[in-house]
Amino acid sequence: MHCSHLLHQLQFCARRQTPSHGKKLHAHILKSGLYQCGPLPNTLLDMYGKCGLIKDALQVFDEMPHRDPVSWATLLTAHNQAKLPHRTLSVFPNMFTLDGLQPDHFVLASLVKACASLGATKLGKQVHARFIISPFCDDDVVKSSLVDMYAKCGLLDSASLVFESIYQKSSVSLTAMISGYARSGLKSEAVELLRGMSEKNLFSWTALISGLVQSGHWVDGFHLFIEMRRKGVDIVDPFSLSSIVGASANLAALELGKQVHCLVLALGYESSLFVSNALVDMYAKCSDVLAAKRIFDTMCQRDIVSWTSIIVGMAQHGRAEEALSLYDKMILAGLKPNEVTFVGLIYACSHVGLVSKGRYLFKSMVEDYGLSPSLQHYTCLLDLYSRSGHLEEAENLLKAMPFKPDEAAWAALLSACKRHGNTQMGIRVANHLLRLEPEDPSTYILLSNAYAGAAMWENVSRVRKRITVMEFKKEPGYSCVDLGKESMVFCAGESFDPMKDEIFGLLKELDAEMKKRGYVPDISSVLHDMEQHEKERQLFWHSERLAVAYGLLKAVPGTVIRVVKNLRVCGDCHTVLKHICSIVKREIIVRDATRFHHFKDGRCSCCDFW
DNA sequence: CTAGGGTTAG
Repeated sequence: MHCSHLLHQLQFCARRQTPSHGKKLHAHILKSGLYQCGPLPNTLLDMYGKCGLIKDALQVFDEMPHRDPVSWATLLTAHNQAKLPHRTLSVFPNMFTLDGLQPDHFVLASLVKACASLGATKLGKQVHARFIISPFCDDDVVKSSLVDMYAKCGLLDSASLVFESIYQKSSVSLTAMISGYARSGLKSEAVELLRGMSEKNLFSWTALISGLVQSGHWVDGFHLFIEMRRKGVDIVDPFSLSSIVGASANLAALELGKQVHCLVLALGYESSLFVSNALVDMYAKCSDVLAAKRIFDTMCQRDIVSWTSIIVGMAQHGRAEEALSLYDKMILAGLKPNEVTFVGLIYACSHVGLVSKGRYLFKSMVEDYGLSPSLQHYTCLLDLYSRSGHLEEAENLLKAMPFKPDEAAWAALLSACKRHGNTQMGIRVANHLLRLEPEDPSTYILLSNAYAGAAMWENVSRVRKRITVMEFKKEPGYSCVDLGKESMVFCAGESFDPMKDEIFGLLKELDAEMKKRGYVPDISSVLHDMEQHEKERQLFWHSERLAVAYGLLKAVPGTVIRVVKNLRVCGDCHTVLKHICSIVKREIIVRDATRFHHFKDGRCSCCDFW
């Protein structure tokens, strides 16, 4: 075989990622003595790198007779490709110490890319400085990678400065800049750049859509996705689809999510790991956790994200046993859990009060898997101790943990003190909390109730003064009920809805039946200072009740009522919904700001902890 | 012969 023919064969293997054929070629090259032939060693190195065989790549590199800057660039790219950016940066200095070579623009671009994926701002700036004083300082490819690096590090000003210096703005540099703007939430800047592109491609559209979705502009992401479809852009890879599935998950819009799922099937991407992982998460977040499980079960390959998604989904829906048994299956399948998996697991334990299991998992995370717990892990564990009445252990953990506990952590303990009747600790915790100058109005309700319980009236009035200020800051509550073809949003308070009278009538009727069953309104969560009956009136018009009533009036009989609320469900509404589900014999699912509530047969999946 | 941009879980 000829040298140039072998070269083409190797390049083909690299593109197709078929290392088995590549290895045969390698053997052939060694046998035929063509190893010294021009670019063959570098191409061989590149083939192993592109096929993800970093060890073989390193071996070829070490045994190379002559190494030139191309060899080094190829080796560094191989490390980037293998997701070892740290190694890229640590191997680089050997280029002069071993071979006395200076980096060229190919090497510089690889270094910048490594800095970008590590978020290494300081090193990135050093590489930038090297680039400026190098003979390649006009190279647009390196500049594109610098734009991307600065954008990923959150330094948008630096990114756009480099971007402006690019003479011929290629679609790659434009895409890097669009992605940077979109991810930082600079919507109009990102959209304008795309609009100005003469040849928009799938990459640039995807950069914009996924960036908007990542920065929380889910509806805008959808509009642009629809526009991209209308423009007839061929969706030849799964990237934009996984983003848009994620957008439906965050919008908690089940019907929309189902439509996106249909599109995924129509375009033939159901076997893409990224897409099916996103679908599992979407169904769980859209309150249909059984559909999430069905997707999970039918996946032909599963990675740690798939397992974690379903574990977290089960945990959020109060299905702790299923979450924990899925974890056992995951370990049997040979997967290694990560930080996110443990958040889901400890969260699952706190739902059902599995204290020793939670404590064991926390320990196992550190000792068996070498992971370091974050504030979130401590908060979950704290929540578990508090809810289950292990107040001393909770307070000790709060003091001993290596993070400064935040408002939510203290508030969780305070509400547990109230629930378990520990007034003394309650006061201690309340004093800590008050010094933090809380931001959340519901924290003040907790504080006020704690001080009132201990008859500390001076403190009560101090807290109530702050509440008056808070009232203006409080985000208005709203709930959305999903009826399949339509959905309806309700705000708290008396509405001007055309169905108002019917909704009022139904709620009044249900109220009478509930009172017969022993329901007494719990007004302790009403912020405003007013008379008892006025407070009860306020509760009566909470948005989740209006949404549920509307659902009962309009939804197909026997179907599940699905409601999404922006704030947390208050204690009284929680009691009311438990009554309603058993009176009307319907399942009601409410997704609130923190978790899911499945109301069925007079009970809730959250076990009344939320 | 070698380099740059877009996807999933808390």
